[in-house]
Amino acid sequence: MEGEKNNTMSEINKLISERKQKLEELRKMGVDVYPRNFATTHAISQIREKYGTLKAEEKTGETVSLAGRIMSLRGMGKASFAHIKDQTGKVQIYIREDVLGAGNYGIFKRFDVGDFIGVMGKVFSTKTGELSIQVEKLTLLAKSLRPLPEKWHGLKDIETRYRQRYIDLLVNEQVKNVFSTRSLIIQAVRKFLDNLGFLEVETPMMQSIVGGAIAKPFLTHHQALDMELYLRISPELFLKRLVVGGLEKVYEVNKSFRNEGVSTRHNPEFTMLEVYQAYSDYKGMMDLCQKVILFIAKEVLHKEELVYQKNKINLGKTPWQKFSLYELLKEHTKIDFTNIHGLAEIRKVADRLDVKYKKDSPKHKILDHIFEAYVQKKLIQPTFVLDYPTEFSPLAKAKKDNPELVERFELFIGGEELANAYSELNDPVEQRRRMEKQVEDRDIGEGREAEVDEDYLRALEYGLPPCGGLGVGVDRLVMVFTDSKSIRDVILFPHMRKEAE
RNA sequence: GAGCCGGUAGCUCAGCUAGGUAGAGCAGCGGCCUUUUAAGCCGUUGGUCGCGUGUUCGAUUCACGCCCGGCUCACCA
Repeated sequence: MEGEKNNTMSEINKLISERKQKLEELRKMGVDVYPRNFATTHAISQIREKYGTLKAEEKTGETVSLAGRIMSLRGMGKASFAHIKDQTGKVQIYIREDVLGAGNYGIFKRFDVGDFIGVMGKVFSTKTGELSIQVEKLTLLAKSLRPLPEKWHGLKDIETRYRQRYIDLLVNEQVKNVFSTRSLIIQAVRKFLDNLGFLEVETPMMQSIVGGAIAKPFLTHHQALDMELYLRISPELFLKRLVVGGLEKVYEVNKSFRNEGVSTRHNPEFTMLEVYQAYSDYKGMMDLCQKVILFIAKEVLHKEELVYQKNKINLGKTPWQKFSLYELLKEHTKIDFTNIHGLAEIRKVADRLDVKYKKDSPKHKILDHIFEAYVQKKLIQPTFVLDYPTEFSPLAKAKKDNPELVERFELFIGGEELANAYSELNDPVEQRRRMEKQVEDRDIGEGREAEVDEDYLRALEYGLPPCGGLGVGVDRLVMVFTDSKSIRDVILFPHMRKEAE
């Protein structure tokens, strides 16, 4: 029964069954089709560095061994060329029957594009000047059963690229660059903060109370404890608890999860950097924010200019420009919002500006919609936006001279919101008042009610020193640094619905 | 969640306007070929045309529903 089933499966696709047949033939010829290991002397890039200057038809006496995946095959009877690829690059190999012997050449004839092989041979340059390996010994390292996408057009189908990222990485060279850049950016962040004495920490992703942002959470369940938990929407409240505990400079780079719609700039799980520094404030965070991004530019791009979606962005012109929210709104809508107070009034303005809002949207939300529609996309050069309304920022400290505004900024680059920071509210009485108010009209979905985080308030009662906090959307930062239009292009395995059977 | 666009061979794409049992290139397979590189030349296999229902003598093509994806919008960062 099992055998029959497998047999039908293998006949689904002729190309796969042909490869399986070659695999069986190789086994019969005594070849281990999935051997244990292979010792190499060089990565392909090292061969290129060492011998890149060979002249056409020049031969070296040096024998090298390397391993990689066959990416192309060109057979010409008793000789063949192929390209093999490892993580560092590609190199051509040249295989001759008279060197290998008829038996081994017969084994090679059963290799396919996609197979992993080990190669031992001498480095030389062909008459067209291509660096190549004259193969003396070939070892199959793993047989591939599925055909790779075609060499010329490659893999274009977006759905397949995201679902089968392993193939995308293999055949679309730029994709690997995006993700190595992502890795370099995160490394640079750590290097920068570690050097300043920040401590990297990890706080719970499974939380029993939702806090630190206003998004809807994912709900999950702990079986043994029979307890409901949320996946965190932000690490903020835990990081500030650590500052209460005397960890004066902490940061975390990790995932948060928000149960909202997906789009080119939203993935349900995304990576945030959050930084907290005792005795600092939003101005200190502004300085830190600018410095860390410039450090990334230096480490990753080795320059201070970049291009994002055809816009030239100059990070080097410091300090980055600062505008108040109301200044920018006035400039782009010709309306002075400092004089607009009531909900009815701001609705009228939104209607006039043709900005849509929901019936139950509060005033600050409508203001934000207007900002997004009229201002945000124009903030191409690095711009700090200041002076957000207090009702919009429940965890931020109010300005000394104006309790309606908070000490907060958001950073925009290339029209994307990249960072958000404020002077942390550390007055436990005021924080309780704001949290209680927020909890009232908050919908967290799944029929659950929002709760005040009593332990967080207790921590504040013990005393949180003056503190600056900064959050950076790492995925969006990577988008800007790699000129990627969609967040899915900077996340290895972006969220997808389940594939149809 | 709404609107628009898309899903045809392993990959990249035609065909659908005007219904008549599906085509190319590459890959594969067989043959020739010992410096090719989108190798070449000759021959050739390969498709539940995303899934389902309806209309029709007949549906890849028309209609409706569903699934998956993209873009825009909404929610959000």
